Amino acid sequence: MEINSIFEGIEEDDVNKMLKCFEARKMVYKKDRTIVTNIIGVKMIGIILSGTANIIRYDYNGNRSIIEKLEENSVFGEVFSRLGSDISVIATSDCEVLFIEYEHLIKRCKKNCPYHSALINNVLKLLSRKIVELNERLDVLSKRSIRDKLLSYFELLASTNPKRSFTLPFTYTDLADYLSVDRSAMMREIKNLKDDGFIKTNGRRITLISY
Amino acid sequence: MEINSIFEGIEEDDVNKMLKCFEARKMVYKKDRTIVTNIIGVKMIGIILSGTANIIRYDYNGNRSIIEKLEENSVFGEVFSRLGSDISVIATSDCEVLFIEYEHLIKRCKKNCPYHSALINNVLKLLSRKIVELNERLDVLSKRSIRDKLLSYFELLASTNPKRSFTLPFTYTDLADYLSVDRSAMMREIKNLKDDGFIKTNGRRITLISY
DNA sequence: ATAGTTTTGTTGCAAATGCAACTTATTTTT
DNA sequence: AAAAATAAGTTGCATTTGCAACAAAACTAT
Repeated sequence: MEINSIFEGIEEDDVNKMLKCFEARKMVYKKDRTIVTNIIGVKMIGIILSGTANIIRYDYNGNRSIIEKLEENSVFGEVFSRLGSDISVIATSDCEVLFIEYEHLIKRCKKNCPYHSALINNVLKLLSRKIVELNERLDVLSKRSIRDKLLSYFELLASTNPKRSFTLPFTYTDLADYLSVDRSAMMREIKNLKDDGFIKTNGRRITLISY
Repeated sequence: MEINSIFEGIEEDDVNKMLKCFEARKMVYKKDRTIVTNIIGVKMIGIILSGTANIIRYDYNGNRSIIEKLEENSVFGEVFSRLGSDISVIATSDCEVLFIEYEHLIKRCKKNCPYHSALINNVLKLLSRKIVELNERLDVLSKRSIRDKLLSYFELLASTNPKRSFTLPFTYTDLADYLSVDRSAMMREIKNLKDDGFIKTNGRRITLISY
C-alpha cells in the first residue's frame, strides 16, 4: 500500500516519455550544496529521487530553523510553502532531484497521456504522507517544554521498533534545531531524562524505558 | 486560480452523480459538537463544506492543543494524521461535513466517470494549500520565544492587509493554545509588545507598527 | 599521523516562561 | 435584568530555558 516512488506503477519507458512531455529536468547535487535558494516565483516542484535534504531558514536573529526534512520521494517547492525568500533547500547527502513544472502536473497534457492519472494518484499519496509528517512535527513542536518535545519526538521514532530503541536520524546539534530549542538546554534535559530513568543513550542510539 | 471548492469546475448534476458513485455521506453538526473522535481505523476523509472546526487533543497533562484549524473546504481524516486516538474534531460553528471513502477517491471508479480527474486535481490543490498552512503554522511554532511566535503569527495575518491591521480569528485564550504557550505569559508578552511600540490593540483588532 | 573542524558535554547566570491565584470585563443563558 | 459562564488582564514566585563560554571527544582531510 505504501507508495515508494512518484513513478510507482508506471513502466520505465513510459516514465521517460512523460518526463519529456513534462519538460522535466533531473539535477544532481553534492552533499551540503544548495539545491534552491529564494524559491520565490519559481513554479516548479522538486522531487527528491535519492538522498536527503533539509529546507532551512535563518531568522533575523541568526537562528537556523530546519523547516522540513526531505527524504527520498519528498516533494517541495514554492507552491508548497508560500514563504519564498530567505528559505533554502540544502542537500544533506549527495542527491538527485527531479524538477517538474507544477502546471504541467496539475493540468492534463495535450496528448492526454494515460500515465498522467497514475502520476497524479502517486503525488496525492506523497502529499498525504507529507501532511502526516507535518502534523507529526507540529505535534512535537506544540509541546511546551523541552522535555515533552524530546519525549514526544522519541516516542515517534520508537513507535516503529518493538524494543523502543532507535538511532537519531541526525546529530544532537541538528536535533536542537529541529526541535527549535537551545542546544545546551536540550543536552541538559537529555541528561535529566537519563537521570530520571526515562531513557538510556549510547551515542545517537536511544532506548525509551517504559515504567 | 485559487480553488474554492472540491467540486470547482464540475456541474451540479455531475456532482450529485459522483456523490452517489462514491457513496458519499453528508452530515450536519451544531457548534461545539464532536464530529469525530478516535479517528483510528476509519479510512474516510472528511471535507468541511461549510462552517469551521478544530482538530484538538488533550495531552497527558491536560493541556489542550489545537492541532489544526479547519475551515470551509479543509480536508481531514486518519489518512492525514496517523495519530488516531485521543484526537477529536470539534465543530467551532454549525457545519456541514462530507465524508468520502479514501480508496474511492484515489482509485478510478469502475464507471471511469469523467469528472473524477477534475475532482482529483481539486483535492491535489486543497492538499497543497493545506501543506502551505501547515508549514506556516510550523514556522510560527518553530520560533523560540513567545514574542517571536506572536510577531510571526501577527505578520502572517497582517500580510494580506496593506494597513497591517487584522482581527484575531479567535479568542486570546484560544490563541495561547494555538501558539502552545501559557496564556498569562502570552498576555504579559502582548503587553510588552504594546509598551515597546511593536503593536497597537483594540480588543481583538491588532495593528502591526512598522519601524 | 597530525592538524583542523565539528560535535558533544558542562556550567553559571540572566532572562523568559509556566503556574497559581486572583480581579475585572464581557458574553451567554435563563 | 439578573445570574452564570467565559474571557481578559494582572502579579509574585519557582522553574525552565537561552546564552555565553569553555573543554573534551569524535570526526575529516591533508
